[in-house]
Formats: sequence, C-alpha cells, structure tokens
Amino acid sequence: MAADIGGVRPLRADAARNRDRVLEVAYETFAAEGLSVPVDEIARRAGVGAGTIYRHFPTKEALYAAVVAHRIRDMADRGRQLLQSGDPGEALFAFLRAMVLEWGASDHVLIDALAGRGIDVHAVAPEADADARTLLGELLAAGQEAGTVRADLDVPELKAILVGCQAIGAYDAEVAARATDVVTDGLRPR
Amino acid sequence: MAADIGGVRPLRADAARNRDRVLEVAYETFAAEGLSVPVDEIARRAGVGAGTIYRHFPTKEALYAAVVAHRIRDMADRGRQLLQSGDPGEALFAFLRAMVLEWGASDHVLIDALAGRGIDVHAVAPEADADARTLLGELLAAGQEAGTVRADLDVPELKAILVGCQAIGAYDAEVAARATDVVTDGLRPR
Amino acid sequence: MAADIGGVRPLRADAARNRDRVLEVAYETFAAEGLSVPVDEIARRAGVGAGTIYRHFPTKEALYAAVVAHRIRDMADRGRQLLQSGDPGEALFAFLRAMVLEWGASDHVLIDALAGRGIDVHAVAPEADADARTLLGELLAAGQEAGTVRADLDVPELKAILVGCQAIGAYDAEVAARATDVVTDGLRPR
Amino acid sequence: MAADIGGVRPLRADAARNRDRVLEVAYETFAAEGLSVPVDEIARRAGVGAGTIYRHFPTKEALYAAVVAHRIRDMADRGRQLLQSGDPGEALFAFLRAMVLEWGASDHVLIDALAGRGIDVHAVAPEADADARTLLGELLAAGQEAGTVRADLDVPELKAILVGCQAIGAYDAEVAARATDVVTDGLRPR
DNA sequence: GATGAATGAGACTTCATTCAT
DNA sequence: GATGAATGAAGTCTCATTCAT
Repeated sequence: MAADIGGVRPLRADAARNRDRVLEVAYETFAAEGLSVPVDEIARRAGVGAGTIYRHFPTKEALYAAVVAHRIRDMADRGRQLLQSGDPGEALFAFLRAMVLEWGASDHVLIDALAGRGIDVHAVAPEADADARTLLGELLAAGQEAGTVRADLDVPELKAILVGCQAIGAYDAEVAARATDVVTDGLRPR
Repeated sequence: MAADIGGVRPLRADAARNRDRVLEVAYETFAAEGLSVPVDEIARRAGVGAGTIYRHFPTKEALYAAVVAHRIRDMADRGRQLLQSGDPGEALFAFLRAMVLEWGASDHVLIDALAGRGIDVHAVAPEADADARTLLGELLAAGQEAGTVRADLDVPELKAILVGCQAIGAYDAEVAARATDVVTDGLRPR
Repeated sequence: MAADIGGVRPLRADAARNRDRVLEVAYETFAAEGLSVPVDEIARRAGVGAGTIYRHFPTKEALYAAVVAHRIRDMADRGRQLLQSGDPGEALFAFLRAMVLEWGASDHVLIDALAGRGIDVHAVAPEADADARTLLGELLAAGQEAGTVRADLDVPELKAILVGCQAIGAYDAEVAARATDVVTDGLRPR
Repeated sequence: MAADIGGVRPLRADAARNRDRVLEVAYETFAAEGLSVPVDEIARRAGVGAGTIYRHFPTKEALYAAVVAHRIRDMADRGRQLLQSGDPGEALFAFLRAMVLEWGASDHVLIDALAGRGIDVHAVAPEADADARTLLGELLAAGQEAGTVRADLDVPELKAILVGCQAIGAYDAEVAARATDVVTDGLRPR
C-alpha cells in the first residue's frame, strides 16, 4: 500500500538503526574475538534481543557475511582513496602498509575473510569480492604504469600476497612494519 | 624422553602405542578439518575410547598443543635437513618454498599455530617455539653469510614473513608458487 | 576387539537400562501429552541428562519413531494373542474392542501414528508397519473364513476403520464401547 | 450478531473486512498445515500485520477457536441442508459421506477439533458445539423415524462415530469411501 | 486502528569432560 | 589402564506476544 520501489520497502527508522547497531557491534566483536562469539553475546552488547538479530540476518553466517562484505567494501574504498589522493605509483605500497598496520592489526574478520577462512566471500558476497579484485587490479595497473611495480605480476598473486601481509599484521607493529617493507620490496622491479 | 627419571615412570608399551596413535590421528584430523572436530571423533578414528585420550591429554587444548609442538619440530627438522644437505645460501629460500608448497597447503594445524590462531605456541610449547626460532636464526645466518639474504633482516621479521607465506599456501598451488617467489625476492639483497 | 556379531555390539548393561527407561518414559509422556513435550522434560522424568537421550536417539523424531514402532509391535502382539487364544471368528471384534477400550483411550502415540499424524510409520519403521498389516490380514482372514466378517472387505479398509475406532477411543468409555459395537456390526455379513 | 447492543460496538468497515480475511486465511492455513503454522505466517498470507490479528483475537488459541467454531457451524449448516433437501431417512448417511469425502479429506481443523485435539470445542465455543449436537440429533431422529437408522443409537455415540469417520477421511479417497460404507452399514437396523 | 519490529523464553542439538564398568 | 555412557552447559534458532511508530 505504501509506495516502495522494486518491492524493497525501506526499513523503518528504528529497524534501520538497530540493524546498523547490530552490524557495528558484530564487526567489533567478530574482529576482536573471531567467529566463535555466540550470537546472544552480540545481542547483549548491542542492547537488543537475540530475535532482533535473527530478524535482520536469518543465520549467524548471514550476519558474519554481512559484516565481511561491509568490511571488504571499506577496504576497497580505502585503496581507491589512496589511488586518487597521492602518487599512483606508490599507492599499492601505501595500501599494503595500511592494511597491515592500520587495519589488519587484530581484525579477525578481514584476515579470515581474505584467507577464505570460515566463509567463502566469493559465494556469499560476490559484489564485495569483485570490488576488492577490481581495486587490486587498479592499484597494480597504476604501479606497473609508473614503473614502480614489477611487470610479471597479476591480480591473483597480488591477492595472495595481500593475504600474506594480513597474516603478518597479527604481529607486533614494529616487526610487522619491517616485514611488510621486505615483502613489498619484492614487488618492485629489480 | 629419559626413562624413569624424576618420578616420571615410562608408559606401559600398549599405553605408549595408544598415545602415539592418538597423536597421529589427531594431527591428520586437525590438519584436514581444523580445531572444531570433536574429541569423540578423533577417538573413534584412532580406535580408542574418549577416556583414553583424556588419560594422556588432560584437555582437548593439551592434545592440540601436543600436535602443534610435534608438527613444529617436524618443520624445524625439515629446515635443518635443507641446511645440511644443500647450498646453505639457498636453504632459506628452499625452506620457505617447501613450507608453502609442500607443507602449508592444507595443514590447518601448522598455519593456525604459526599465526597464533587458537593457541599460543610460545606459552604451551616453549621448547618447540624455541626450536623454530633457532632454526630460523640458522637459516638466516647462513644466507646472510653467503650474501644471498639481505643483511637488514632479523629473526622476528623472518618469522612474520614465514607466517605470511603460510597464509599464501592456502591458495591454488601455482598462484602460491608465484606469490612466494615474489615475496622471497624481497629477502634478497638489492 | 571384543567379540560382537554383525558389527552390532551389545549395549552395556547400564546403557541398555537407560535406553529402556527413556523409551518407557517417552512412551508415557508422548501418550499423555503428545509430541509437543520437550525432550528435556522427558530426560528430566527419566532421570537422565538430555545428552543421554540424544546418544540413543539422534533426533527427537527418532525417539518418537522408536516409541511408535514399539507400540505398534505391542498392538500386533496383542492381536496375535487374541487370534490364538479364543474364537478366531471373533478375534477381529475382540481386537477392535481392545484397541478402543484398553489401548486407545488416551494414547496419543498410537492414535496419531496409525492416522499418519506427525510421523510416517511406513517410512521410519517399515517392519512395525508390515507387522501391523500382516496382523490385520490374519484377523480378517480368520473372520471371513469363519463367516463372521463380511467378504467384501480388505486390509486397507480395515486399517482405515481401525484408525476410526482409535479416534473413538478418545471418548468416554461407555460411549466408546457402544460406538464401537455399532461400527463392528458393520463388519459382519448382513 | 446484533449491532451495538450491550456495549459491543460494531467494527469499523475496514476492521470487519480484516477480521474476516484473517479468519478465512487462518482456516485455509490451519486446515492445510495444522496448528503449528506461526501467527506471523498467517498475517503475511492475509496481508495484514501480526498486530492486527492480535487486535481481533487475543491469543493464537483464540484465533484457532474462532476458526473451529466457524467451521463447525458450516458443517452443521451442511447437515441441515441435506436434511431439508432430500430424503430425510438417508440424510444421516449422506452427511457422513460428505464429511469423510468432501470435508474431512485434508481438513486438519475439523478433524482435530472434532477429536478434541488441541482444543476443547465445548469449552471455547459452546454455541458451535451445541449447534453440532442439535444437528446430529435431528439427523438421527429423522433416520430413526424413517426406519433407516437403528433405534438403539443416541447422539453421543453418533458423535463418536462421526469423529471416527473423520479420521478415516485422512486416507486415500477410494479406501475411505469403502470404509465409510462399512461403518454406515452398522448404523442401519439389522 | 494498523503495522511490523522487538522481545525473550524455550526448543532442539552438540560436545568437552567425568566416571562407573 | 581402557572404555564409552552420561552429563549438562552452551549454542543456534523459532515464535507467541507486546508495543513504538
């Protein structure tokens, strides 16, 4: 009866607020403690009933998938920002450093998702996955055009290296920084 | 390791056999399916009762820790072997390739343990941890002495990079091989 | 290692005792209150943990199916007993009366099972189902041979009539008795 | 039924429309899938909010009771129709056949209600219950007067038999028809 | 009056751990 | 010592009912 577009009626204000709050709390909780946190605990922290979470996300996995998709988009946004705001030739390096030092630090969600652990991003959030791949392709192309990135490198390898860097991020910040520098050196032409 | 010293009486022969069998089955199972496999399932596959596992390992985590320690020692042995049997300058590179391509491929135990996931190796198996660090130090020293590994690299960074490589190992073998080559290139002096 | 036949090792004495106790309590509870009783409640009444029930019956439905199968066998045994101990020509009538007055009274399990409500007996307990059909066939044949049961009657109709009688059993005993007499009169030749 | 008498104010037109729609959808849904269908699902199918259902019916059971009462009245109407439009002596038989073959077939609501399953019709809808008893009395009297129904039969037994017939209705139509014929034969004088 | 989001008790099920046999 | 049955505390998910919008 109310006007809605494409059959998707907009969420009521309070519902949208709750959904966002759940997503945010879920992100923080999953990032800090991993997938094993009970849904009830997330509900408690978000100040809602467990049923509310299940209204918005039919299963725990769906909640996790939503968090992951959100997080991957954020990551891609960050990369695009770096690409546009600085030296395109250095954007890939800056991106990897940012992933390791600022983002990956203790973000189980992003690390696990990129490594395909506990979730198949490509299957449950194809758009986010594509977004990430596209970004990596753009960063790679920019670097190769500028001559700062070796030519014999393609997106799949780069993605694998990103996953490797994320794993490095779990370490002490200074160690991680130095390790990342070493790894990124390998990306430059000899 | 020593027989009947310090009040530790040696296991009866059948008990020792059971302990070894459990450890082996637990390794295979955890490696293939991760920590979430029930203890009962491991008992079933090992052909023993669940109580037998608990007689040898007080908790599931202790069993996992024993598996991890065993596995890390195997890894260190492999590295030491490479160091003694071939070109010492290339041993580190050969070791990393082996870790990624032969070992890490689908070994949840090793990957997770090295990444500090689900277990703190340093805390529960300090000897294995020290063993691994020692090995990395030896591989590093040999490479630096031979001039094949950059001088501004220390064990902590190298360990972080090993972890990164393991994460890469989860990928398609060919992609992982190329990615590892890129990473190891970063280890060489410019 | 222990000798067992056909791969089915006999239940340990205590386990068998528990299993029987659970089955008995489950029968009484389901019979009195229907399928909606929680498994936890049955566990409580049987004096065991919920896990114990799930060790013997993997799902609630499996428990229910076991109860039903047991109950249907009892019913068939009763019928066979009547067939052998009295006038074969009257056995069918005696059987129907017994079902209504002694058994069906408030036995949700039997009534629902025979009516195919909440469970498909044929699917989950084919042997019990076959047993019941066989018995009905025997009762019918005996009656028809003795000339006390009309000839134009077959097992499927008889089974439907049994279900109908069971439903009657839910009523006040005296009313049910009279109603059953009327129905069984219909089974006799004119 | 009367407008605005005794403090019961008539429903606004749209509210009445909603109430009727809910009742109709609830009947269809309960008949097809039983009492276990969630209230939300009925609301969805009726195109109203769950709150609307609860405005008209204070509990799910009240909704079910209303459906049952409605349905029993329909049944009684059908019986009365048969009584007036055809041979009064055969009306009872026609009625039973209709119940089994046309109505009972897969109508969980009617079968369960008549069998006292999930609801006590006499308690929650005394008028409907009385209506049904009255009808059965009329059908019985007509048959007995015409000599087509045995004299030693009273309403309670007849009601029990009706319940039994309904249970038969769950079966394959042809089998149910034959079984009903057998049962109704029992109603005729010898 | 209508809506549908939120609630929260409770269902079924799993599994680390203990303990009688 | 070994066994595997029993325990019971979670965990995920559902749904009757309430209530803010």
